[in-house]
Amino acid sequence: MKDPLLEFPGYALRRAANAAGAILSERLGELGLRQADASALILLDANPGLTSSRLGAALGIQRANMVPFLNRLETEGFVERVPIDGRTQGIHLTDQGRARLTDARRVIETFEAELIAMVPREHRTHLLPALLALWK
Amino acid sequence: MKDPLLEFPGYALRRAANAAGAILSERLGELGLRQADASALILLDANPGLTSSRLGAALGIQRANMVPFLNRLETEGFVERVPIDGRTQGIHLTDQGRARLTDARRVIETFEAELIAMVPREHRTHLLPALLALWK
DNA sequence: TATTGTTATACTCTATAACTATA
DNA sequence: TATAGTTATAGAGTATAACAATA
Repeated sequence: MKDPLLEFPGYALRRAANAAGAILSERLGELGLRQADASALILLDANPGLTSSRLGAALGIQRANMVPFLNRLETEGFVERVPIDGRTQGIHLTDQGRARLTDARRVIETFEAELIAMVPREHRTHLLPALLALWK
Repeated sequence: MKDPLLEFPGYALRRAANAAGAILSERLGELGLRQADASALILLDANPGLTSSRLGAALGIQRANMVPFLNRLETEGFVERVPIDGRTQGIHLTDQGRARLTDARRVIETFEAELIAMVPREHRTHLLPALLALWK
């Protein structure tokens, strides 16, 4: 069967992201985490006290969608909100959040290593810079 | 602000795919098409008479989700179902479907050219083979 | 007046289980 | 018995508009 779609980098990008995302989601799911959860934990660990808006901007999640997102992370005990002034709150990891992050890192680092190993050696070092150029 | 996520190809893959997908979706939307619609039209043009199951397998869409998908394409007059035997139908483009495909191709080819142009020259030829290795 | 956080809502995409009619 | 198509449903992700409280 002919597949003219294979010539399109944009199409391959979408399919590759979906395939990789499905694998990572399944593995993080065993930790009770979604991809965005793990990304948030990593970002908050490196930047304690980020506001919801700034965290959302970094993750590509809109303010309005950050509310139920952070509510869930707070309910599960991974983050806490600490008031900065009357309208702004800094988000901080809890001890439980840091513990779960340790597990998540193991999963992610294994996943990323497997992912890059799937790429033929001659293309391997080009993948990350090429992808970053597409959105950064 | 530190962003440790930028070291992860898997994360960059997801963000790049989302960014690129948002642009393409908006442009195809002006033609009344979604990304999967355009992919289906291209695939059906190259392979007339594909069954729903085989088309879905090629597009990475599950059988159950093909039903409302093809119903919509049929309602909009882009495809028709031609019975093969009592339980199987071949999907074919209509004249209207082929006409819309012509417009979609223009949009997609422009988009793909812009996308690849965003990648620094030294990485450019590596992107497609690297992405195909991740899901093909 | 602009910004932060919020509420409500809706649409798309994807996933699963179960049913039917037919091969 | 296996397969093609279908139905129903639920979960995730994402988008917009509008509001209150505060800077």
